[in-house]
Amino acid sequence: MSEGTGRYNFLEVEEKWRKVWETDKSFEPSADRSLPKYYVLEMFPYPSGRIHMGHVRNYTLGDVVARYRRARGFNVLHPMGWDSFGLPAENAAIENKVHPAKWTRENIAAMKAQLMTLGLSLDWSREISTCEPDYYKHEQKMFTDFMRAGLAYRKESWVNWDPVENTVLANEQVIDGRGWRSGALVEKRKLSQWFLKITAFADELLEAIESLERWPDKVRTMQTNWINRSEGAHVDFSLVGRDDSLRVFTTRPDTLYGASFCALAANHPLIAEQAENNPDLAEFVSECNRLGTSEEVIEKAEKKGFDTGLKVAHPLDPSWELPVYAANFVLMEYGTGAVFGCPAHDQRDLEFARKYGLPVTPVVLPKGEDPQAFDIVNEAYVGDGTIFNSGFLDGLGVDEAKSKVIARLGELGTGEGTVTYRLRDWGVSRQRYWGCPVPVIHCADCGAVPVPDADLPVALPDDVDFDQPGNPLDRHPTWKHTTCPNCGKDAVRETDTFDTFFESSWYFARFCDANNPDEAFSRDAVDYWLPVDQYVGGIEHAVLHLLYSRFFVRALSQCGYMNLDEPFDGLFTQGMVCHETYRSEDGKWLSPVDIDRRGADSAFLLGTDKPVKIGRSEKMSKSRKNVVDPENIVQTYGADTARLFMLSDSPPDRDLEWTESGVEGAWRFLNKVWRQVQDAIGAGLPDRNTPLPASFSGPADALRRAAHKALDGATGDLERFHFNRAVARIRELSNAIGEFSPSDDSDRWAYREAVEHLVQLLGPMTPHLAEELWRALSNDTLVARSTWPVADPGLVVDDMVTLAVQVNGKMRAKVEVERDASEENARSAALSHENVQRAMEGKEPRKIIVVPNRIVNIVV
RNA sequence: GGCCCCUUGGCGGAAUUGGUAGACGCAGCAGACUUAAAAUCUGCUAUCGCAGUGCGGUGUUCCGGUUCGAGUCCGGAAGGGGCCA
Repeated sequence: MSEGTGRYNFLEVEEKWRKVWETDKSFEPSADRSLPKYYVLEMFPYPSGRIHMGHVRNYTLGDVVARYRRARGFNVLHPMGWDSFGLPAENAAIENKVHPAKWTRENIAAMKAQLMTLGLSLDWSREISTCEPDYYKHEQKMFTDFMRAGLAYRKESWVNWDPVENTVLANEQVIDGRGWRSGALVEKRKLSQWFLKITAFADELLEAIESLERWPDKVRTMQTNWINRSEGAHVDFSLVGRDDSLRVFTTRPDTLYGASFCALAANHPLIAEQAENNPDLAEFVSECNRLGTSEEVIEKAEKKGFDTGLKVAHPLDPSWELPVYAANFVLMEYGTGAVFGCPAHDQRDLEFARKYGLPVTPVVLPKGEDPQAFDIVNEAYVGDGTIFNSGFLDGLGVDEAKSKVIARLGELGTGEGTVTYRLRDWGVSRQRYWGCPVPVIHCADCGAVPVPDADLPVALPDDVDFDQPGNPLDRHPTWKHTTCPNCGKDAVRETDTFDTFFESSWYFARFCDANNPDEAFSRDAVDYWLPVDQYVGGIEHAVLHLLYSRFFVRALSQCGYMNLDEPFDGLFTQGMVCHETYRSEDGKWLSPVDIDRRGADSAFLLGTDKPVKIGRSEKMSKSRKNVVDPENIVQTYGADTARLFMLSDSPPDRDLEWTESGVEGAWRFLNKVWRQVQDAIGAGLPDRNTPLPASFSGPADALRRAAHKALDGATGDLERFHFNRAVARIRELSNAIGEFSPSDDSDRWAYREAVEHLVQLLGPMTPHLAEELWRALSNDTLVARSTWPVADPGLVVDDMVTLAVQVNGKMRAKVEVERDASEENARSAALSHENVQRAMEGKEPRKIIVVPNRIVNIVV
C-alpha cells in the first residue's frame, strides 16, 4: 500500500496482484467435470501489434462476466488466443522485408504484454495461435474429413479478382467495383476453387436461428436475411428450333402470363455457346465480367441486355414465343442463372422492358382497380391482388395462383416447385502465402487427393520471398513438388491457402483442449465445455464469422468430432469506442494528445493559442486520428480505472464516448473507495468472525439496507449485462458509506459489512483494487476465489413505502405507509393529506385506484 | 427503395417494463479546508411562475389516440443510425 501520498498507488498494487493470481493459477479451470461449467469467450484478436480501446472494452466486458460467474460457483473457462493468419503479415513482409512469421510472433508478444496489464482473468495456459502448425494441422485434418464426407468440393467458379493484390476478393471486399485495399478495378475470373457445402445446412441454419434466444435480434435478423430462403419454381422454356430447353428460377410463377422475355446471366452456358459465333455478344459478356460479382454493384449498375436472337416457347402456351437476352443483372450463382422477365410486376424487369421496347402486360390486379383501366407506367406493381389476363389463373389470389400454376407445370412436365437460398457455398481458397495450406495433392491420374493423416501437417515453407506479386507458394522452387499418396507418381501440392475465417470457425472448440497434440480436441472436453455460454464481440461479425462457426459445428458433428447444435448459446455484441474529432484551421485531423481542451466547447493546439475545431464523436480510427492509446491510459491511471470507465456510463451494447473527464471521474472514484476503506479500518472494525449483533442503531440499519440493496440490485444488473447500472449502484453504496460514522461496536459491524460488500461488488470490475482492499480488511483469501455474497431479503425491502398520490392523474402528494398496507389504509392515508384535500376542491371521489406499494389515484 | 432500431436536462445515461421522470456520473456554479494551488469535502443544478426551502404551471423530438394514469402501448410525421437492396 502506498505511504505518504495519501493516494492509491495503482502501479505497485496492480502488478502485485497480477503476480499473485499467476502464482495461484486463479484462472485455470478445474478438471472436475462434475462442476457446473461456464465458458466465457471474447472474439480473439488479430495480432496487429498493439491493443486498441475496442479490445479493452471487449475484454473488460468478458472479464466481468468471467469473474462474476467464478464467484457464483461456476467452473469458468476464459481463454485467449490469436487469429494470426491474414494479409497484414504479408503486406508487412512486402513493405518491411520481414518474414510474416517473425512479424506475427513479435506482434503477439507485444500485444500479449499489453493485454497482461489489464488484469484479465484469462487462462493463458490455453493460449493458441492459429498460424502455428500445431493448430492448423488439425484443421487440415478436418478439411480432408470434410472432403471424404462430401462437405468440401472443388469447382470452377467466377470470382472477384483484384489484379493488384493478385488475389480473390470476397464480395464484401469489393467496394464500388474496386478492391477494398488496392482500389484497383475488380475483374471477374474463373478459377478452380475449394468450397465448403454450407448450403447443405441452409434450412437447419435458418430454422435454428429461432432457438438462439440469447442472441441479439439484430444479428438473428441479419442471418435470416443472409440465408434468405425463397420458395418458388423451376420453369422450363423450350428453345425454339432446338431440342433442349432453358430452365429458369422464379419466386413469382403466378405472373407467368405476364412474361415478355427471358434473361440469362452473362456466364450462363447457353450464352457462352452463342458468344462463340457472335463477337458482339462476347464483348457484352466481358463487359459484364468487369462488373464483379457484388450484388450491390450489380443492382446499382444500369440494366443492360443483349438480344441473343434465340427464342423460347412459353411453357403454358407453346405457340407464344419470347426473346432470350443476356443480361447484366442476372447472377449465375443464384437460382439457375436464368429468369423470365415480367415487367409489370418487377421493377428491374420493367426498366429492362422499357429500354428494349418489350411488352408490359399486367397480370396482378390490385384491390379496387378496374381491370380495363389498370396500367403500369413507371412503377412495377409488386403487391398482392387478383390474377387477370392469365387464362386458367384468372380470379385467383397470388398464393393460390402460385400453387395452381406449379401443379399445372408439373402435369405438363415443364416445371416444378422448388426452394432456393441466397446463401451460397463458402469458397475457402485464397491465392496467398500466409494462411493454412489446403491439404490436397493434385495427381494427373488420381485427381485431387487429400493428404493422408500421417503426412499432416502440410507446413508452410519458411524460405519464401515477396519480391514479386502473386503467391510465393506457387513459385517456390521445391515445396509443391511431391508424389501422389495414391499411385506414387509425381504430383503437385495445392498452393492455395484457406480463408482465415476457417481458423476462427473452430477455435472456440480448440480452447476446450488447447494442448492436445494428437487431436483437435477430445470428445470429452468439448462435450463438457461447449457450447460457449457467453460470447462477446463486435457486431461486424454478425453474419460471416458467426454463420461459418454455426456451420462448422454441424459439419464437425456430422464427421464425428462432436455432437452439438450451436456453438454460442449467448451472444453479446458491444458498441464501438468513440471519441471527439479535432481539426486544425487548415482542416488537418489532430490527435487528442495534441489538444488543450479549455471549457465546454473550446480547444486549442497544445502549447499554443491556435484554435482547434471540435468535430462530432466518431469511432476511433487512425484516419481521423481520434485514437486514445490504452497503454497511455493504463500507465497514467491504471488498468482498473480504464476498466471502470469502460463499464460506467454507457450500456455495453451502445457506443461509448471516451472522454478524459470521464476517465478522471473513474480514477477519482477508485481513490475515494480506497480512502473509505482506509477510514473504515482506522475506525477499528470488528474481527471478521464477530457474530451478528442483536440490534442496530438507526443509521447502522440504514447502512445495512443500502449495502444489501446495492448487492441485490448490482447482482441483477450483472446478470443482465447492465454494467453501467451496476456501477451506479456501487457508487450509491459508496455514497452511503461516506455518510456513515460509527459510534459503537454494532455500528462498526455494519460498517465492515458495507465495506466488504463494496469491495466484493468491485471484484469483477476493478479486480486489482478489490484484492488490495480485501487483503487490507484482513481477509486471507482472494476476491478472485471468494464466493459472491447473498443479500438478506429482509434488508432489501423496506418496512415503509412511499406512495405517490395522484388526483385526476396529477401527482399531488407522497404518503408513507406500511409495506403491503391494505387498500383501505392506503386510501385513507392518501385522502387525509392536505395537498390532496386541496386538489380535490371539496369534490367527492368518483373512483380510487390503488396500486399496492406504488400509487393511489383519486378520480373526482 | 424495403425492413429494423433509436430520439429523455448543457452532456453520458436511469426509470422496478403502464404507476413518484431525470438514479449514478460528467460538466457548471457556490462554499469549506489551504498563505496559495492541487487534492478532498459540502451544497445547488430540467424549466417557468408566485416570492424563498413550499405551492403551482410546463416538460421525455412533434401531432393524434387508448387508459384512472403513457418516456413506456397504438397510429402518423420529422430527424438520426443499422442491415438488405
